[in-house]
Amino acid sequence: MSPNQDLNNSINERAQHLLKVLVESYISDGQPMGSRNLAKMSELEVSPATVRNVMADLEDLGFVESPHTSAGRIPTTKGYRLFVDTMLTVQPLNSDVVNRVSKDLQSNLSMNSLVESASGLLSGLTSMAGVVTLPKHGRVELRQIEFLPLSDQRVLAILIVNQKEVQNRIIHTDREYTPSELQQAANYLNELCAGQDLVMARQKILQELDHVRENMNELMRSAVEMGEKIFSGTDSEKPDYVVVGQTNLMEYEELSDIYKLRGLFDAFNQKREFLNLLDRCICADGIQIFIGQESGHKALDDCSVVTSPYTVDDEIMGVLAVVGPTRMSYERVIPIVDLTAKL
Amino acid sequence: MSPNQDLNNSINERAQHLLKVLVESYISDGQPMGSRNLAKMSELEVSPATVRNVMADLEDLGFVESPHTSAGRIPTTKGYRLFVDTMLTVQPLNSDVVNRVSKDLQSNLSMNSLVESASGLLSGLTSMAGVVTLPKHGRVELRQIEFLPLSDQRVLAILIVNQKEVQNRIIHTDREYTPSELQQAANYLNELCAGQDLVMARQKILQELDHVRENMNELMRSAVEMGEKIFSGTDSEKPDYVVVGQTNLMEYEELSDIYKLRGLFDAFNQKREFLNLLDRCICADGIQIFIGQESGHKALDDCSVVTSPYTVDDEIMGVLAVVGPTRMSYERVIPIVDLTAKL
DNA sequence: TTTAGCACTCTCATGCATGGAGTGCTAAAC
DNA sequence: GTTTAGCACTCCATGCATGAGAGTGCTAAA
Repeated sequence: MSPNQDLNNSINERAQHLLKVLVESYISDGQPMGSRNLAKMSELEVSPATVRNVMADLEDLGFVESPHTSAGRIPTTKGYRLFVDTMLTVQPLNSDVVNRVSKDLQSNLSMNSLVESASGLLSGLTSMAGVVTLPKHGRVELRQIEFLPLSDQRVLAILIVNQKEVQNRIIHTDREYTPSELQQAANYLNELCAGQDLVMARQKILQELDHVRENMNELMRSAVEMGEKIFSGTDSEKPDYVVVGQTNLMEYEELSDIYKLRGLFDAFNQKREFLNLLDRCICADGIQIFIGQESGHKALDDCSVVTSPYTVDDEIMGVLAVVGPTRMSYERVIPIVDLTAKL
Repeated sequence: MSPNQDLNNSINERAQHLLKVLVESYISDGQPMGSRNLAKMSELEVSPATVRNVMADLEDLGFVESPHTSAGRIPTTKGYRLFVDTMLTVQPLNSDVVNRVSKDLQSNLSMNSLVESASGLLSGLTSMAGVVTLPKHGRVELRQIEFLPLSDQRVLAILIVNQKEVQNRIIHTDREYTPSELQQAANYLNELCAGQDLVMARQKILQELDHVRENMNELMRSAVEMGEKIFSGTDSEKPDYVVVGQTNLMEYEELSDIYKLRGLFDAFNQKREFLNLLDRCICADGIQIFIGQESGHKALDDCSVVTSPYTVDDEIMGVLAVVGPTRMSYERVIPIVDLTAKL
């Protein structure tokens, strides 16, 4: 019983090794691999016939399949999964790459350009598509609010949120205000709302509007009204993620079907499905990998997605991802995603 | 001599009519057209043989060509050009469309979303790619500059330029400044630079920095230094245009070659070439049409581009364009571009 | 000037034969 | 019991010939 424990459903060491060689070969050239070649490449001293037997077993277990009767084997989703989970030998990163990444990322000041260049890096280094979600504004804390008078009864409102970020809104008022009036209004609103979430702040303002409609002085009323105007447009704009290098995906034969490609690109543009997927990864601890249909989205059936959340100041801010064909070089992609996420 | 004036290099009415029918047919189904069909469709009472003679003439003149010996004729660039210039019967727009466009465009407040939805409209209505350039900041006039203190020796600089627009920059300073210090610095810079072009303002500041290094008080020096920091990053960010509906282009057979498509998409992404083309249109008066190679850019060889500048408050702000295959339905696209530009 | 007729050309789809690559199975060897 | 060699079989890609279809160009007649 001891030597054939592999007959049940686990697979023995030799079979694993063969699967590993098969996957690696298929990743590098995209061709199904026959028993003869595999026997040679594996550096096990076995004959092609033996390999055939092993492959037949692996096929029964669902790790490999053949595109047609006499065309070697290719890994299935399940095969990739096993490969990724148990026999991946992650390549250490070239130090040039590390330097380049850290240099590129450190030179960015604003959040937006940081996300942009991270996405560009992922795409550039992997020759696939790089995706980075913008920081989630789940909890947008208002720190400060300022007004600047413009001409024509317009006032520029400046919101400083979450320590760093700045948002501008231009609002139209019913009359011109002097700088000092605006200063007072700002003080009032700051007192009312500072340190709160934007949504909360808005509610508070609406309350206030109801509450003191009659018995407040005119200036305060103006202030509250302005506040209302400012916050009403709050959650309309959601630029959610940045994709760079979509066109790289056109290079891969398995995606060169124009319809698949179109589906994929449309998915990127519409964002909904894809965002859904990425959202699910934000709570995951480290790198996550979706192979083929595992993602559950049709457009991604022939793709794999490698994702990792990233943090700023120890707080999870968003997710970055690389999208490529299922036969991407996982051992190369994974450390790249990992590194970029850490910086 | 009178009846055969067409023998030289002009073409007579019948030939024009045949060309028109040919182009229209080719636009609608993309198939080369043979003499037999053309004779029937033209509703001229002539035989296929006669049509053949005419086509031979047109081919000599370079208006049509055949893909191969026995495969009907298709229009050349020159043929499209003649068609567009002299025999286009522009379709009046369905009033539903007009309503939709004006409604969609009027509901936008910010410039950015306006551009976005215009681009979306173009793409949606034509089933091709819609492109709209963002307003040119050729002359960026600084109106006002304000500082807000943040924590950690950081200061938020707010530039108000060109009446409406607001730009933020965060700068790091060598020490903390009090609000009133910042106020003074702002006043000083405003006095120095207000009303000037950003580039000019920067030069002025550099001058000032040299000029009064020793004999100015510490606050002024700080102010000038901050100014320098602000303006040094001035022209780095250029979001130049918005493309919507790239993926629509995948539907057209003549572009379905993956390499052409890739070239096209890359051209959109890199923006350089394409922006070049659009820039040339901004001074043109009305609609301009580039057919095939006329654009002078390789990626666009199999495409036509219909462009029109648009104005806001009687000032030319940018260009909008539709990009599609050369056999696009010009009579439909042209009025759509025209209308959108006018609104 | 226009037309009919005919020979010719080119493409495209189809069928057919061939060789290569690879498998599954069986029986023999270890 | 495991591994191996051998063999028949399947599938695919390729090359080649073939015929149909579409369309042209040319010539001679109307």
